[in-house]
Amino acid sequence: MRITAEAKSVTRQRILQAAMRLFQSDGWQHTTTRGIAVAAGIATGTLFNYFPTKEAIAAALLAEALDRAGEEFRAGCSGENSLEADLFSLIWSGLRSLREFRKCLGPASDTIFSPLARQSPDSPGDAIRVDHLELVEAILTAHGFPAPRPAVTVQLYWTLYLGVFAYWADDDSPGQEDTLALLDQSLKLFVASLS
Amino acid sequence: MRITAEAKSVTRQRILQAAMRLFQSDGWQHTTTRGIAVAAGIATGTLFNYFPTKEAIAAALLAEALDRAGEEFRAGCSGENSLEADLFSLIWSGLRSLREFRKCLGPASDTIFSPLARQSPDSPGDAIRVDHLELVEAILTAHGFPAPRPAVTVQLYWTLYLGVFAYWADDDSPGQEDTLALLDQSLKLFVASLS
DNA sequence: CTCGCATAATGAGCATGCTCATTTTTTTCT
DNA sequence: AGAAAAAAATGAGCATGCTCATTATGCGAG
Repeated sequence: MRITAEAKSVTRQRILQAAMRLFQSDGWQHTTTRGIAVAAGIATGTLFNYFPTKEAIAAALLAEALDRAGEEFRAGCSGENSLEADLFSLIWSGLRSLREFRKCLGPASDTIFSPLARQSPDSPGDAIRVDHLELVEAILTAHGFPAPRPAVTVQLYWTLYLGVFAYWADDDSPGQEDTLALLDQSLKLFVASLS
Repeated sequence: MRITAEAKSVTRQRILQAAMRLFQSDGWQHTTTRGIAVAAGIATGTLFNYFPTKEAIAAALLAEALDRAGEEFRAGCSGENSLEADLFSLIWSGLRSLREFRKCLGPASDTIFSPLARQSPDSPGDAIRVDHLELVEAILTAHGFPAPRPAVTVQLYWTLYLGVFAYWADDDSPGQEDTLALLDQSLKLFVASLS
């Protein structure tokens, strides 16, 4: 049982690595599930024993990177910054952790994140949203805005976050400075709306 | 040539009507392009002489409805309301005009609207975005916020609009009152951000 | 009326995401 | 170790969005 479990996790990683390589070289649309399977050295059907959909593969890659960024944020969060600064730091480090996917996963992100309001827990990006919102909840609480929070507040935050994310994915300004401006303004608005 | 042109537009309308019926009865995912073609009395291939993609069919339906709502708004816009009220009225009448599609085109809207930031003019929902933003530009100008406007402002508006739209598509509260609350708050924020 | 041409319709066929009955491998039990 | 059971891998095959070479249609010119 242990060997098998290890082997499974190894295969999973091989799939993710192969997918990452192909997404980056061929783009989201041009990468086929058959191609990923071949590159990972498994059969087409086997791929779907590990991930239910093509989107789920991309979502797993994004989730992994965002997870690392989240840990990094938790570690470096000294509790001395303003609410706005904390949110800024969280989001920006998330985007930085995704920079290698910026160009190739734009279209995928639509499908992954897009059910903007939907809570269906079977959507591939659901875990990403939930994890991120949990972090945000914690930050808000730490800055003196205790739960429970109006649903509209959370909704507004997520909308603004997606807007920034989507803009960033296509932002060709040097250093993505346009995204920075949008993020800045979005957070100002959001924080202002809390009062 | 004239008979042909008329026939083409008739066929186009038959396609749209058939698609609307099927989307509403079977939902977006369960409606196939073959099904639409059969219901419209044409061959599969012919369908794609009229619309380049399945999404484009849905987009045409949405655009038609939103267009009607836009005309209605222009007609009833007396110029005596606040900026916030005007925007509210525009958006809400748009949503009302789409109520028959609310349940079935939620998933489609993801794909149609979703390239949030992308300006590629080949996206099916591009015309919808451009038309809507033109109307908004006019309203803003009429209320003393003359163009040119910072890009970030337009971006922010569209993000908030999409957030409201997406929330509405899944809002089961009576009379969609939750959407009303979100719209209200979103517009307050946006208008505040103009100063 | 007929011919030729432009335009539109057609449906077989392709690409690809995904399924599932079958086969292969691994684990467990005696 | 060998048999039975459980788990995993497999790839042929399906569904469906979309393409494209071929066929049909309608129109103006001779």
